[in-house]
Amino acid sequence: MRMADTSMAGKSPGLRESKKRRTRLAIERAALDLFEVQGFDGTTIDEIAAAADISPRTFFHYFPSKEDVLLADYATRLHKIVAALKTGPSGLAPWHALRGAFLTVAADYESEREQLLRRFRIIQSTPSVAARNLLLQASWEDAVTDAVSEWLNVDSSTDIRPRLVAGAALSAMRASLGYWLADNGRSRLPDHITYCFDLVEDGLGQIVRQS
Amino acid sequence: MRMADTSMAGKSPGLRESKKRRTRLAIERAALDLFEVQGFDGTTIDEIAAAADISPRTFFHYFPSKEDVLLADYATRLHKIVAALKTGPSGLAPWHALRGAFLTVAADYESEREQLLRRFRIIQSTPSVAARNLLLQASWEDAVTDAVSEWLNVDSSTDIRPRLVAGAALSAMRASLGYWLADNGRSRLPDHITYCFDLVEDGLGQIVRQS
DNA sequence: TGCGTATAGTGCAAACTTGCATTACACGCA
DNA sequence: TGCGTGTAATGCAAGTTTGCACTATACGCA
Repeated sequence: MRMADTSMAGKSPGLRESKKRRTRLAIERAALDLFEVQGFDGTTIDEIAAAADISPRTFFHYFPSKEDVLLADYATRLHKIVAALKTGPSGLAPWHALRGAFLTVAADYESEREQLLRRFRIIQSTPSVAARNLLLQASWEDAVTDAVSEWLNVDSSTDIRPRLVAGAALSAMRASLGYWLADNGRSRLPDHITYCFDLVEDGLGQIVRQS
Repeated sequence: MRMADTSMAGKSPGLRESKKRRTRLAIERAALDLFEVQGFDGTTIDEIAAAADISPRTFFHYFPSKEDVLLADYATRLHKIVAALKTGPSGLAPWHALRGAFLTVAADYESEREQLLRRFRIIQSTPSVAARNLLLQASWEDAVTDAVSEWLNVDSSTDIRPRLVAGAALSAMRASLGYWLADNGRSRLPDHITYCFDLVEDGLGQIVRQS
């Protein structure tokens, strides 16, 4: 039977796909709500499952862990960075291309500031979530390392530099994000990013040399 | 009430203390052996506890998790870095002091190369251990950030630079370590450290500017 | 030597996580 | 419309991790 094709986002919905999508959103919504009320550790999988109307076992078909409910959407931004790197104007110096890619992501962050701040507060205050977050960032570093190696046309397994560049870029991103979060988003994230990237490009300025 | 510390550091064992030390070593030895034979995930707490002659519950009085058996001793090196930073000749530029501190740790690494290589192989190939490792490194970064702030006489909550410096230093350390591990320790770790630190000091050299 | 206390060790239960087996169901096709 | 197939959902069990309560014991002191 031809289901009412609600002609959503330009693709074939498919009952199965739309159900999955709805279930995923239900889990995310239920979990976030419970986290804010009861805290992350005070919320059990069973409660989330009940609120999302699924079995506890099914939860793990959608998210590898309780932590990932907070980080999954955040993780998809990696693709944006890598995409921004691949499609970026190749006339740029690698470091400036990286800065551009991270500024793109930063713009996203600012546009969803409230959403992200709420999540980040939980992430930062819960060690297990912080750990998972770091694991994600490590995969970011791997991806950026690959992109930089490709750009420089070197092999990252025999040349240490691509990973160092990626690590420095990620450090700049982390430091900027931490600073931005510390003042609850009163400052502008892109400004921090630009500042940090330029500082690294300048060999960390006089900071490094001052005694 | 303080215990009667008889002059020598670690001399007067005390039955209780020596028992604890012996138990801890027994756990570590048993776990490492089992990991090498059966793999990390293939080894259960029950097996480790049986081999170390303790109850499974007691295991967690010595190590917060199975992962930490591999990382605990590795974690104490943080103190060496911070100590090297505090006691380092204050005439040096901060960045060179950092390089010196990391070179000290690198020397330790090389002197126990075989031991560490075996552990690192497990760490790198087991995601849960890698995650715990990253969490440890984050605490390293915090400690280094504090040390640098103190050095520069700035407040790391209002000045973004100490964290950026710490992040860059840790990135240099990570990249060097990864490279050193990749060739099974054929190269010299301190050389990589020096190279990376100098490269950062030079604003990542032409890598950053090349297109 | 014997006693009170602090701490190590243990058992138990709840929650998280995952592999395996089974069931329910959406999809494509005749 | 009905059927076979593949995927989602579920139940179950083992293992990890942690808080709580209880026991055993090493320690310091009289």
